[in-house]
Amino acid sequence: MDEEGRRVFRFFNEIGIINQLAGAIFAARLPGGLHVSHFALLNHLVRLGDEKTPLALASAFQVPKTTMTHTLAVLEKRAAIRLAPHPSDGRSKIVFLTDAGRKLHGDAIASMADPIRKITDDLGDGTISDLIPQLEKIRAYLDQNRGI
Amino acid sequence: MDEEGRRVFRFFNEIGIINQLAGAIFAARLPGGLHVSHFALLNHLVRLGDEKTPLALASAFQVPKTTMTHTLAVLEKRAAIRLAPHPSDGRSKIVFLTDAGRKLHGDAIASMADPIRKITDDLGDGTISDLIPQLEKIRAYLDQNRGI
DNA sequence: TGCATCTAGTTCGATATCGCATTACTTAGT
DNA sequence: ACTAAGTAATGCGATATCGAACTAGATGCA
Repeated sequence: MDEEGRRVFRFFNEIGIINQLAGAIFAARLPGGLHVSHFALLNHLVRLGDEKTPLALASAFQVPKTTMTHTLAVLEKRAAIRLAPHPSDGRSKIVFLTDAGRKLHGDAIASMADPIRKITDDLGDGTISDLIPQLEKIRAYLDQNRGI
Repeated sequence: MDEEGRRVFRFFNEIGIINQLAGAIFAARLPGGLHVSHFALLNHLVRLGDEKTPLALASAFQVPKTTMTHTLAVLEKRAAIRLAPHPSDGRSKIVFLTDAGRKLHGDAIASMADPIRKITDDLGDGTISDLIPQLEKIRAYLDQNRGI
């Protein structure tokens, strides 16, 4: 691996550590024993719309179908989502957000406001948000090159 | 949450997605059923030196002691590390890398060379590595503010 | 020294993740 | 229409993660 290769490797290493540290911060504040993966799914449904199939969600999160089955089962048990039969494909289902699910998502967002504010205050505006465009580019590239 | 807060939140979201996508790419290539967490530990020991205590490693990775106990047990079973009693503290242990462990790490690194090269080629030098300094700064901040 | 307190690591039980195989349904080809 | 191949979801078993409780050894203080 050449010099630039080692830097790229280092980049993913930093990404992993930041993800771990940030995950620990947020996980500790999520309401009602909500797991990060559960929140991530709620967030996806709120931001990008519900009425998705389980397989589409598994693909979006790059997790096996079985993992998504499990996550959906947990959120359904908490009444945060509702699973309805797919109207035109008897094998499939459609995931709907419930009002309780939207509220749970709102509560989770609110619970993160404090640490987010502190991070913003400490690091200064822009330190973090200036990086978003490049990260989006990298994320989009990786997303479009999954079999890599 | 204000505008900058939402951007910071978005940043961590992008970090999480990139981590997930990159993790999937690397996990698929790790030799001998090696798990990402196992590789991460080997990488830490190779890069920053072995002869650490389990607790120090758990702290470095921000994982519970129990998780580290498990990870170390797996790597010890594979003879990638060796656990010796701590010379001055009877409660503790010292983790040593074995030759097999160093080789396993080398094999893992080699297995990632191809995707790393493709990513570098496709995105162009600097697209990724230019971000490292800022990410280091953010990582260091989060590392020093764990109880946040 | 003696004892209360603290600390490193493990055990145990619960949940999350994931690969493999199965079931139910759809689609394609004849 | 019938059958083969493909696809969506699930059941099951194995491993990873993690919190609570426990054990053994270290430390602080009278």
